[in-house]
Amino acid sequence: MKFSKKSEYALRALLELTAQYGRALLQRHEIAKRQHIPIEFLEQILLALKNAGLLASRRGVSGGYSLIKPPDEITLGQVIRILDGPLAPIGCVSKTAYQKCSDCPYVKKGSCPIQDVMGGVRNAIAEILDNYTLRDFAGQATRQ
Amino acid sequence: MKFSKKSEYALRALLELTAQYGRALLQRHEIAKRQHIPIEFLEQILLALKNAGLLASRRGVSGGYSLIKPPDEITLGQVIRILDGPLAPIGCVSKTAYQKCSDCPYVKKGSCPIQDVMGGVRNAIAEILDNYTLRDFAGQATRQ
DNA sequence: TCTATTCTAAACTGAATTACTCAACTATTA
DNA sequence: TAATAGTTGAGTAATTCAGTTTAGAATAGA
Ligand code: FES
Ligand code: FES
Repeated sequence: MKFSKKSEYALRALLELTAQYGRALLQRHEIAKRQHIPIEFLEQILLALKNAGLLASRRGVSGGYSLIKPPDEITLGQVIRILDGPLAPIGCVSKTAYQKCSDCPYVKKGSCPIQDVMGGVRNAIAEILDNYTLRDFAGQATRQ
Repeated sequence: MKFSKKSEYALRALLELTAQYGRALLQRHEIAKRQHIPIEFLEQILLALKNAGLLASRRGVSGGYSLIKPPDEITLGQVIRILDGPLAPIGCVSKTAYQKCSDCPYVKKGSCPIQDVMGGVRNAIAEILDNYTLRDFAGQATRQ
């Protein structure tokens, strides 16, 4: 039940990009240095965030990355789903990537105790992460 | 952010053992058959639960497993921690297996936004799973 | 006691995932 | 056109996952 390093690094990188929002581009090496993230690894994370539509980038001499949307329109839930997949602790309770249980004997009876409990767990997690934006998140770190 | 098959099978096996609580021993092949769990895999799960003090067993001709404690004294949180380790989504917010973050730049400043949010997530999960007992759990399945 | 039954313990395996690293490439700008 | 910076894809060592195999030890009943 852990989030991957990818998710953690993504959140830390986005903390820097949020602080920089509206200003100049931020380069990967700068993020890597400030957050102690291995630069090549950070790169694939930034790429994933870019491909998911959260970041823009520019190459060449004063290139770098920037947030493409305002920080209060990006939730931690979105970010974590990009890097780690669904938040649900079991496939049959995922709302974004539902998968029915093939071997669960309760699945046929219409009600499964595991599904019930885990549904509650998934909602509790999503409730927090889908309502927490990068602005809330960075607000704690970069309060002026 | 998924629970392993081990945890899922453990919960399903315990559902059977809870229904059987106070009666005769239940054999692994019976559990395996009723819950569609590969028997050899189930075995290591039952062993782990036994070593963790949740089950008793007897070998030989009418041997089998049984719950060693009443179902309302075993929580889903306990079970999942045995098979999957801590519930916390990141080491630095685990109460049962805390590990400090070595590379987080906020760890020195006394307050880390990731730790704050993830602490909330871990509490939300634990709040559900540590207050949900096998009796509650099985009650949904074996209501007479 | 012999034997079938059932749990115990540990090692083993193939596939997948994690956390990175490397190398070659393309775009930008001074 | 040289230096800078992002892009893409492949590679890799270590670990985890989901299970299988094998050999053994306890128990009950004949
Ligand atoms: S239906 Fe998914 S665990 Fe029962
Ligand atoms: S202290 Fe653990 S993530 Fe910052």
